[in-house]
Amino acid sequence: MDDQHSVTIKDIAQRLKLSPSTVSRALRGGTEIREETRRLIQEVAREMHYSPNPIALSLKEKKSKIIGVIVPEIANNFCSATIAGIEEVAYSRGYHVIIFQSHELYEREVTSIQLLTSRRIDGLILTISNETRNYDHLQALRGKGIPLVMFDRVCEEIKTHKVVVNDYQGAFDATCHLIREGFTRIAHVAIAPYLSITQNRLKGYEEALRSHHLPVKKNWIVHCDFDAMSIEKAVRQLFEGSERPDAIVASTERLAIGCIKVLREMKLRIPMDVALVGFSDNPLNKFMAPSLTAVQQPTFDIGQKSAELLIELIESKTPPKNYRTIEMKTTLDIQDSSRNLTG
Amino acid sequence: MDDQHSVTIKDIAQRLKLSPSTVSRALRGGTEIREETRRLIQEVAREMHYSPNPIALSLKEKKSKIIGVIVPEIANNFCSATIAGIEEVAYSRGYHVIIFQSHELYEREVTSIQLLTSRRIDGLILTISNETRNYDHLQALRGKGIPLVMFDRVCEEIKTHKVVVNDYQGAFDATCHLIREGFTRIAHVAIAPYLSITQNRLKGYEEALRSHHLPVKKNWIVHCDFDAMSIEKAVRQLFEGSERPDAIVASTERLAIGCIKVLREMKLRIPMDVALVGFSDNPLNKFMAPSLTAVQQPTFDIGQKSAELLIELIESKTPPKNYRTIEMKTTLDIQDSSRNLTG
DNA sequence: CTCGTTCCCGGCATCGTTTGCGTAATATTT
DNA sequence: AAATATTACGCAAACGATGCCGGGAACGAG
Repeated sequence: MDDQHSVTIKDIAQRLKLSPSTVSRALRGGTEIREETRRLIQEVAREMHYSPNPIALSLKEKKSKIIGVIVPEIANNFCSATIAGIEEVAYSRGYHVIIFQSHELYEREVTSIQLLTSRRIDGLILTISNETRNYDHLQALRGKGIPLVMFDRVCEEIKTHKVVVNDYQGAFDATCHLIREGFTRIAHVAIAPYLSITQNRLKGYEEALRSHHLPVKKNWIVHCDFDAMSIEKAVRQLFEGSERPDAIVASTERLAIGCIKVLREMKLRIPMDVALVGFSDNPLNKFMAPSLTAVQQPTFDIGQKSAELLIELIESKTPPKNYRTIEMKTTLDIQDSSRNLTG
Repeated sequence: MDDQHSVTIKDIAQRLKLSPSTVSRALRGGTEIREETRRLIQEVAREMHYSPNPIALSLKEKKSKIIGVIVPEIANNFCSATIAGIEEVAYSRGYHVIIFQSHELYEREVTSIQLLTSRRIDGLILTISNETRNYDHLQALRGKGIPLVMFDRVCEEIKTHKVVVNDYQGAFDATCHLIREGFTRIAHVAIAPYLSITQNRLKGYEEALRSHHLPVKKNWIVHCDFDAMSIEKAVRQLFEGSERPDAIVASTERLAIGCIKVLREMKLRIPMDVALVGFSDNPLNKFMAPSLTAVQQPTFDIGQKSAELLIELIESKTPPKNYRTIEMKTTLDIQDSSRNLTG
């Protein structure tokens, strides 16, 4: 119905019988302009509901003012909370955010990055997929000079700013807590072994055992993917041996939920038969049956910090001397799933 | 470090000593070109890793290939699942998605729309905030000819495609279920009274009572915002009268969770003292204490359908004869929170 | 040999905005 | 009053890509 034609700088110029350049200067705060003319132009601009065309700006400035974010799944509490943090900072600094989901697939991660770069985004924030072992696509990004910030699942090979939590300490604390509660046969269910967070959490778990003179048993450490089948297989495997664990440290929220599901099916009660600690910030944790003890991460802050670092990279003229890795603190939220009720 | 200079059509032209127009024709499949030249150009383009600049395209075509989405909170299961559906369809059709959060604030909704339109998005998908009672900002959007699709919380006043669920039936089914379980004093906790979903769910609740010859008591119907204070006040209010409800139908997931929280504080057991049914698709429902009976909505499908409708609007030359309202089916997932254990 | 046709390709304008440069008009200096 | 300095604006190019138009070359027909 309507013209669909938004008012441009030329429309203003024409109406005032001025040149587009003059209008531009009046609006952009340039100096070579009479104060009277400027006010006139500004007034007319407001009256005509002028708003600058960001696409034209992008073309000229070679800046899209858009940052990309790649996460495994948006419908995941950790991811969406992080994104909320990213968005807050981004919007306050005039950036918009385009989100991609890798669905934990390496292929999707690669194609997402291709799409994102072809979109001429100014920078990228990502946490790699569960499958990702090759970082050529990220290296290519760095090669093209596109600012990058990694969070959560990061990797040594890529030199850039990173935002992580103290995964080691989180797992260490969780395991120590279980030990203090009196559990001694503590298993660990983790995701892909080559991921940074997996390794760090595993180290924390192992170190906690060692520091309490408990043995680290290889068959009490299992890795799995995120599908139900894989989790079920991994958990059942833990209880196949002669010596069954009496507690589990689950490396992520979805794994913790998966454990609950499988343990229920196996008619094992939590925490009476098996205690459980997860990594999770879900506000529903305390309403679960049993309420879930979890290592909590400052998700919103992680997102905020990531966005701040990225925008800093984008807007600095020169590449930074050295890249930083921000490590945030986790807290252990103790609920019922890890209590020793027999004591 | 690098040039940051992505290869353009001119670079190819220069290297081949051809004109940009020829290169463009070769790449865009125009006809006025020799097949030999085309292959040569395509080969060189591939070799030089050429990818068209979408910003330049946008400027010329007046299409950004970006659609905006406004939801109350991304860190909300319903919203993020819907967004997942939107993204799937959008990306498969070559669109990118920019997300805004209204945080249930009318002001934020208005400014988000301003930002979005100044971004020259091709269309918008939104569900209004809990506060929104004035639709001028949406009307303005329609006035500008920007395609719009509403979902979940829609409104009569705006003529456009809409995607909703059968809120009436969902609430009706939920209430009937409670009645069948033997509950007779059923209360309803809802969000803002002027929202479409509130009204429809309320009607379903009331009609279920009436059809079973149960009285509709006004003081068993409470409305509240999403903050903890407001929910607590509303729920406590229900139990102040002489006749206390024995069941609650909560109009949204967050309200259901809020009810659980307050009921716990009040030392009321679910479902023994008060039964509860919510509207929720959270996969954690069945792991909660008690597991939560809920009206489930096909969130992913809602997102998909919304995106399909929007893209249809965007890509059709002429405005449609009539706008459609797609109504999807809800299903009642019966868990423990609504079971009558005394029977 | 000339004219017309067809085939390929280049020139130019365009999208909306910014910016360096040129310049006319005004202001300042001597 | 003349020379210079300053002001305030217009012109044109550029960002990357597209598409209309026009033109040169090759060719066939008369």
